Formats: sequence, structure tokens, C-alpha cells
Amino acid sequence: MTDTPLSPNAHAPDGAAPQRPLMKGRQTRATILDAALALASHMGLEGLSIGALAEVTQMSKSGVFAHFGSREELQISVVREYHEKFAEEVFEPAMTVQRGLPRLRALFDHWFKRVSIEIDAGCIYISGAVEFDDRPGPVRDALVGMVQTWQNTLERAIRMAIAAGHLRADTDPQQMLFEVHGLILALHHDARFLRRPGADARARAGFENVLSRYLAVPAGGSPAGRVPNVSTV
Amino acid sequence: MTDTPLSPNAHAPDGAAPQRPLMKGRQTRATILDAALALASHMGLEGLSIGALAEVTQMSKSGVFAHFGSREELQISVVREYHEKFAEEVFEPAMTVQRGLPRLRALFDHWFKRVSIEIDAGCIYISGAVEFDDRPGPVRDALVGMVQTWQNTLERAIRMAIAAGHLRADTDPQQMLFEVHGLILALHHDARFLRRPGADARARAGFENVLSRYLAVPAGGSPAGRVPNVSTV
DNA sequence: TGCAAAATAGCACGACCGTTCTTTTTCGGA
DNA sequence: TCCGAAAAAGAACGGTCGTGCTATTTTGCA
Repeated sequence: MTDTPLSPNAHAPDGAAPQRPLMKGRQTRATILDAALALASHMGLEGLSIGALAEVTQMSKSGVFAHFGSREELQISVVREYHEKFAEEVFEPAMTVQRGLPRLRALFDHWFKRVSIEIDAGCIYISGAVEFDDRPGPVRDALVGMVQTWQNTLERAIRMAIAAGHLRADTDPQQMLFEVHGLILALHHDARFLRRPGADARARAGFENVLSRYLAVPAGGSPAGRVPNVSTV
Repeated sequence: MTDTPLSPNAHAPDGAAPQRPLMKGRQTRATILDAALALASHMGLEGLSIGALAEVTQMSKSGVFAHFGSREELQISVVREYHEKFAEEVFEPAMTVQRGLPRLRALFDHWFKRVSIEIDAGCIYISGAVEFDDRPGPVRDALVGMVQTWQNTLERAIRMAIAAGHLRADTDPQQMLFEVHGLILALHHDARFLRRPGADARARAGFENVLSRYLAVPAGGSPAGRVPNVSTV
């Protein structure tokens, strides 16, 4: 598995030392990439066009093009860029929280925020998954690799929570991940597509519901017949 | 709410009586629509092009075009076509099953089948939701209307199951729907995009897990401490 | 300040797009 | 069998797309 690292500063090739050829180049490239990310969030990776990108950045088409060499490379760069932003916003903050359930909660919490704050910016992982599920090629490969990296991270966090005794020992991490991932997708769907208010609350309630099923029984816990249902109004 | 009917033969304008102008027209239109549906399932509604459609159906571009008058109208027709197919395959068979939990199970079962059989054909509701979540217009409106119709149907079925005493009286139908919808989306994602085997089983297990939380306690039921976890291997 | 190299612009290309208009073919009833 | 209407084809349009190619400008260092 080509495991794209989900860690900070994953590929910073050099120190702050000024480099031979590039300086302005990197800078405008970053500007373009920023605009491309915004554009792709709304129009999708397939809707990303070099012409529109040139207009937005006040550059010539060829000027934009030269930075990537091909549209495909541009798309991949956008995916990579999103991956880094995602890692910064969702992954890294959760790493400061203690292992086990707290970190797991933090991860999901930031994930929810990311998706729901972005009700008007779209998650590229989600839209990309639909756009490229039938389109083989490097873009799809990059996308799959990064989504899988992220899911591996979550699975690891779940396993830690099991090991820490916070979740039931017989918890199937992949099943739990599947269920929570579904909540994220449903949130994205209801908030962005159906524009339903309260989707955020539904997702959070769903998370608590899933959690309640996998939560370890506290030692000498109450033998209550049924776990209270968070979803009930 | 423009509630697109989810019932059989929703708009069959006439009996089998031969009509004045049209005969061959409807027929080839149906052929085109079939091809369009297949094409859109793979490339998405936005990826649907009249040129490609003409090539597939062995017709001229203008010949295809004339049947719809615009690309947008073609897209809407495809959505409508999918809606009908969906109703036939998922909704109608479940209507023969008795109300309450059995019908609810039948609905979800057919839904699962539809999405997972279509691992290589893509659900247009799902891909359309992502493609048009940021693209206002008639296509989006049609899409939203039909998805909402389908969700209303499911919500109604859940309410019936509550009324029948099969589900807990304090069940929040929309919350339950949200959670199960998430499972469908996760199934679509994992099977089609990640190409993970066993996504089908994960979705079904997830459904049982959701169900177990909302299931009514059978009268004089066992006061077991915890509901057994279906997800566990 | 000058100079090589990097960055950007300008321009043209072939391809495909949706759409329009005109012409030809096909159909169905008298 | 013929004729009007419906269906399909053909050709062309303006537009956008990604991508080469060649100038021109800008940059960073000697």
C-alpha cells in the first residue's frame, strides 16, 4: 500500500535556505494551488479548468499550466494540498489529546467540524470518491491512497481505544469505522445537497449512538437493561 | 414540496391505443434514455455528452438532441428514468410485504441490493447529490425532489413500524433514517471507490446494529444487560 | 549593472462541446 | 399508392478545453 504520510511537514525538502532556481515560482504556485483548491471544492476535481483558474488568479493560461505540466498533475497537486490541510486541521490537533477514547472523540469531532463548516466548500475526499470511482488513473490512485491513509489513522485510534480498555474488547474496528464514516457521508449529503438544517446534530447523535454500542462496560457497571437512546428528542 | 410520486405507472398518459403522431419516436427515445442511463451511471450526469450518446446509439448528434431539446432536459429525463427504475426495483416489491418491521426490512434489503449489485454502475442519486450540491438549476431541483420523495417513503415506513409496535415508541424516525442512509453511502463509497470486499456485509451488519437500538422490547422481554453485537466477527 | 535562467505571456492547434438550421429519410393513415 | 407529418441526418456555428510553441518579462546572483 502506498501509504501517504499523514504527519506534519511530511515533505519539506529543505531548510529555510534560499534555493538556486525557485523562489517566486513556489510562491505563485502556492497561490494557484489555493485558488484551485477553492475552485475544486465547488466544481469538483473534474470541474477544475485551467482557463477558469487563470482568470481567478489573473494569470495567463499558459502561465498557470507551466506550473503543473498537465491538468492531471494539477488535480493530483490539489488532492495533495487538500490532504495536507486536512491533516493540519483534523489529524494534528487530535494528536495532542491523550490516546484512547479522548483522542478518538477529538478526531471525529474535528472531522465533523471540517465537513460541516465546509457546508459551502465541499470535501474533496467525498466528491473525489464519487467522481473517480469509475475513472482509473493517477488521480484516482492518489485519492484512494490518501483516503486509505486517513482511514488507517482512524482505525489505529480505535484500536488504541480498545487497548486502553475504553472500548469493548470484541469491537471490530473496521465495522465501527464503517459506521462512523457513514455518518460523515450522510452529514455531507444532508447538509450540502438537501440543505437540511440540523444535519450536524444528527451526525453527532449518531456518533454517540455508535459509540454507546462499542463502549466498554465500566468495571462493576450498572446492569441497566438498555443504553439510553441519544437520538430521541 | 414537489413530491414526485414513487408509485407505479405514475405517468402513463394513455392506454395501449396507438396515438396520432408518436410511435417510433417514443421507442427510440426509450432506447436513447436507456443508453443515457448506463452512461450517466459511469460518467455521472455531468459526464453525459450528446456526442458520446449518439455514438453509442448509432445515431447522429442532432437526432439524439431532437428528442430532448437541450442537454439539461436530457439530464432531467435520465434522473426521471432512474427514479422509475428505482421505484420498480426497490419500492414496489416491498409494498407486497406486510407493514411494519417486515416492510422496513424489505425496503432496506432491496436498497442494499440495488446499491451493491450496482458496484459497477453507480447510483445516480448518490453521484448526482455530489455533482449538483453546488449547482443550482432544474437538474438539481429534480434530483432533490426525488431523493426527498424516497426518503419520505422510508420515513413513512419507519413510522409504520413504530405504530405497529415493532420499533420503540420514542424512536426518532429521521434520526434512524439518517443513520441507515449513512450505511448506504458508506457501502457505495467502500465498494465502488475503495473496492473493498465485504462492504456489503458491513452495511448489513450496520443495519442490524442500528435496528437493535430502535427495536421495541418484546413484551416481557429478557432483561439482558446488553444487546449482542452483530458487528463482532 | 549585467546576464543566464526562471517565470510568465501570447498565440495557435485540434478536439469536443451544445445548439441551430436545413435537408433527407421514414413512417402511418387515407 | 400517395402525402403530410414525424424522425433522423448532415453540416456548420461559436465556445471552451488542454496543450504545445515561441516571445517577453522578471528574477536572483556575479
